[in-house]
Amino acid sequence: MSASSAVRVRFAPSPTGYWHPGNARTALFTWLFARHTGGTFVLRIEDTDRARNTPEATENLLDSMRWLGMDWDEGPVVGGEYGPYLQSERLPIYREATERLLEEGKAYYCFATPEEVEAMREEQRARGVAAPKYDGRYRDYPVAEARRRVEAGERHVVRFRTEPGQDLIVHDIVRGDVAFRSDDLDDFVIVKGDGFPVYNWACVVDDTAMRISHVIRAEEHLSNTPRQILLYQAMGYDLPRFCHVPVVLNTQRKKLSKRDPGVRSILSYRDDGILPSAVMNYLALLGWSSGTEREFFTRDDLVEAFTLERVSPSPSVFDVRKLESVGAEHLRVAATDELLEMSIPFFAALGLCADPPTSDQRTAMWSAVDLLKTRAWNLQNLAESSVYLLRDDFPLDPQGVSKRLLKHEETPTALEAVATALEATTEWNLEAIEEAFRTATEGGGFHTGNAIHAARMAVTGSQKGPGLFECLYTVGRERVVERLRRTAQRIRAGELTGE
RNA sequence: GCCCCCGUCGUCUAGUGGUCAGGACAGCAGGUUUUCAUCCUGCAGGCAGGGGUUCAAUUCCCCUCGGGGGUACCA
Repeated sequence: MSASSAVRVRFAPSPTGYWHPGNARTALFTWLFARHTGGTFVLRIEDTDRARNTPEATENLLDSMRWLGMDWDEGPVVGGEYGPYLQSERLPIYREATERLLEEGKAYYCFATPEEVEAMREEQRARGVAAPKYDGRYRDYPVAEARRRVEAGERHVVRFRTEPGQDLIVHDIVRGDVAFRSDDLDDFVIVKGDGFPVYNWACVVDDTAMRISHVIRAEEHLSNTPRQILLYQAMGYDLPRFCHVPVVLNTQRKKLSKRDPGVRSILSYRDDGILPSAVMNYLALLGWSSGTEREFFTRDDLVEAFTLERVSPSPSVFDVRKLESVGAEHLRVAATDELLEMSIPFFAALGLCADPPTSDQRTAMWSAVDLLKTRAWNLQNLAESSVYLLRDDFPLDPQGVSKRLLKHEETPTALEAVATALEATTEWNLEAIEEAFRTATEGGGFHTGNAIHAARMAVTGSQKGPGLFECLYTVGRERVVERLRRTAQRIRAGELTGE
């Protein structure tokens, strides 16, 4: 593959607010395409909107991408030979390109104020003009005079001279050819009054300078593309391939936005303890399918299977329930060792272990994770349901107390019989536990089902959970026996109250 | 208003000029289980509407409707 045909793609976010699933999905498709093709993934920060950009937003973005495992080959932090990767640091590059357009008469200075332009449009609307546009009042303004005013420090913008009568075709990978006419465009601004380039201009200059081969971005930019094509042509640049991927919608079928009350940041999913591989898997399913019935993909699977040709053109709705389902699936199949490391912050936050945990705590947490990972949908939830595995003072479900511990008179005796039997087994494994348990209840004339429920309450405090014998096995003989006897005592002493 | 994109179960999607329109999530009903979850089985649910083209349209074309985006000195 020659240098000119090498795949180089970029993700070019503007750092405003936090990073939400819609942004992440577009980044993901771009990243997957780069990794699938063995190309280069560039991260470029489009911070030309000085009023809205914040440094926190950039940090949030970088953290989010790192957490999801989308690594970038060039960009902030890592650098690269086509930097700088912050548009605010590339002003001289835009200035030079703008100067060229100005010299060639393809762009011109305009001194109309924003208010003046708005009034112009307003006036056209009042006259019933179908498509109000900038009227080109500085189009033929004497160049020397314009230069003089600019040099005198007068506030101005630079506008592109749009020639009418041109057909502008966007060859789009997911949408095919999309046709626009230059007649529908006006002489749009390319450099703002503050000297910063507008998105359409910075983007064209940078994508060319950075040798971007495929411009992959959200569909909302499709309508901007004809303007960009005009700019590419004016500069004599080669066109990249374009690929406009569908946007992600909320349940009201509106575009996901940072102002959307129902939308959460990517990092909030991390804070819930959903696995990053699950979030990536779910996001990939929004607007892409493998063409098979397969829906479970690891990160590597996705890299292997992803192609732009299988990206759908239609927008999709973000469905939290499916995310949770995918999250649970990834948790179920994950290796316990791996999960343990990710779980520690969640255990620590609940006060269930020290940070860093002791060696005993690690052992206990490993067992807890191994026991509970098939029934949790995130690590937060997993940690919350493992209190009884890590501490002896766990809460008792009051309803369970009434229903499982206080209802039958024989319960304390049955618990003691079970305790004695379990204490005496030679082996401590599932089979031995179950056998000892059943022998003790059946032999003692106790109702086995009731005893099982009572033992669960005594040992875990809950009516729910994994199979009882698994719970007993994981909690450990000594603690099981202690809990059974203590609960029996407390029942007799009338210390327990249900609801 | 004008320009552009999109339209298969509630949601994510597969799909073809002739298919019983397939799967997943969610829902519902059973089963398994000592409980909950998992798991298994089953049920319900869709080609937005109207015109064409065609022997035959969910599929191709047009219109309407609906949704989205652009029309900024936001990106």
